[in-house]
Amino acid sequence: MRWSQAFIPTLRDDPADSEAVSHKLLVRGGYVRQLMSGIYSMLPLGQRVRDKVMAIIREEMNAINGQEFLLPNLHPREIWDRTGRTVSFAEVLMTFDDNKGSPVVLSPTHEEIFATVAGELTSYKQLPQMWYHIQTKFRDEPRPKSGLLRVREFTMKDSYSFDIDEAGLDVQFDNHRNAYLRIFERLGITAVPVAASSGAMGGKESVEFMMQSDIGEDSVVHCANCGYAANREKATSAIPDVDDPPESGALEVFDTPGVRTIADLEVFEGGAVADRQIKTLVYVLDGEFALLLLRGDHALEEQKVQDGTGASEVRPAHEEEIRALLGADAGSLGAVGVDGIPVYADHALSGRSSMTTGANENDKHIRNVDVARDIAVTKWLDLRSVEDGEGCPNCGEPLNLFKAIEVGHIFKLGTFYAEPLGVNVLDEHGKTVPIVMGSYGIGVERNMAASIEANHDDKGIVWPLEIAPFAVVITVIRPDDAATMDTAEALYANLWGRGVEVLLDDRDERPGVKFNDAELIGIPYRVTVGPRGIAEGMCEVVDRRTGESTEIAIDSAADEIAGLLGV
RNA sequence: CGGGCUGUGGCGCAGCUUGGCAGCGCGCCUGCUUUGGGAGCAGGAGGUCGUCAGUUCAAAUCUGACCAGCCCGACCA
Repeated sequence: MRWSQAFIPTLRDDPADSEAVSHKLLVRGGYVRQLMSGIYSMLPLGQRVRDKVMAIIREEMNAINGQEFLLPNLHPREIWDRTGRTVSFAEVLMTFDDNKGSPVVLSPTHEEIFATVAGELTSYKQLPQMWYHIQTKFRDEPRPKSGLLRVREFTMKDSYSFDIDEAGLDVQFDNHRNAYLRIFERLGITAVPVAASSGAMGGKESVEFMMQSDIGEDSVVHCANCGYAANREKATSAIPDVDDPPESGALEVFDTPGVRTIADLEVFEGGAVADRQIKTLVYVLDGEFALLLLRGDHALEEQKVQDGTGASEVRPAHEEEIRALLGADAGSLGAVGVDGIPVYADHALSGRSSMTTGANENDKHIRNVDVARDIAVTKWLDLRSVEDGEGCPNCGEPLNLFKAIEVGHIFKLGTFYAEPLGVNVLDEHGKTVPIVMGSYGIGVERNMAASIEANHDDKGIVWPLEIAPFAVVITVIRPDDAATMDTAEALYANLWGRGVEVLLDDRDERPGVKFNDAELIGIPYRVTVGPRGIAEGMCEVVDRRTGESTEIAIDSAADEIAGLLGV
């Protein structure tokens, strides 16, 4: 491609509405343009990279016996009703009626449709199968952000495995885990597999691939010693026990005027330190009230409420609801003597005595609470959010807490979809059994952006060679000089002849403009051809990543560059 | 959905307080000079000032409604 004829609209200034580095560079480098919130056009450079990312994914999927499909994006809503996901995906599901008045959805993912096709599987002899496609997804995210990292229309490779039993699923799951790690390596992304919550996908076990980044939206805990890693939504930790007096005295209500918070009660005369208080939260779980109890110094992890209780809709109760339910305001709540409302308590409260909590009367608290004696706990759950530096649940060493971008997610679905959709086969005993499924997702554009987050410097993008839109840019210093241009053209033709993707910067621009643009868009190798070098029979090759510059003879330039690229 | 901010040429912004010719930098076009790290001079093109309504002799500027975008939170594979 000749740059003079290419549409590469680079910008000198950062766009005003971007924060994330990858967003700024994708826009400035002429890779993408925004059409509306969370919806982007891929410009030619962006499309080239997208293609390469997809090619890598396709290769790795084919290598683990994947068969490529292309499933539709417009689905009858009825099939989503059957798996209950019209409800669990409600907020992000784009749905409307077609012209005949039939309800349809724009697909946010394809479990239902792949499972439907899998209905044609009839015998265990046909299993295992591994199917995938690379397709557009629509998710009406309430808050798109950070350029391509969180959007409403995007491309995802999603694969689905079909097995006769859990053992087969385990094999496919492992295959994917390994394939994903190879993909991320090729994309220049360091991703850690972590245990995660399955959320709205259904199923049991899931593993997310996390790339550490300050702009990430997830929090991950990781143990450098033993390798334990988990999403904070699911992570646990070892924390030291608190010493309580051996026995609680009699319950005692006492006045606490103006005390509304854990911190207030800590400094209040006759109060209690945070880890000897019980924090009582009122939540609404699928429309029903529930009390959540935590140690005073612990924070609630909402996803754990969902996972532990099976509720799909979880929200804090409103002020008025709390007052009507318990007769007091948040800050004076407690579970002592409460019945008729489910009480979910965090494990850290188990066996605790002489605790202090609210009395369900404003300005009053209760001391000497013995959890086992005084509170009717419906169910003990892990509800607590892990904090940085707490002990690893496996080895006890301090945990690291960091922010991360979710670059891939794989799920063991089990029979979550097969059962409601009736996807069964006959097993070797002639018995009808549901197929055991897995699903495995990786976002194409999100990974493009993540790769930039991980591979850039103050001048621009530093693409890994394998996904760069071009491998080489030939920067012609004086395109109006015939000898220079002829030399550049010859090198350009030679490299293309070897299958090297080359961009020829033949624009009538100052050298500085060309160098800066080449660095901004992140081409791995720049070859500078100018009259000064030609006079000595030399040209210059610069490595984008290291900045290292090498003078090479023009006569052997094509060979040397091909050698650098390994072609 | 709650809170904050912003919509003025392709990009970045000023002008709005106090209503009165729509501006600046970059980019773009033409010409000349220049050319190994974002050139100089000269000439030029390009904007229903987010939309609609209102106030006014007069609205980018004041008022209202709406729309869009960004940030924080909620939410989220």
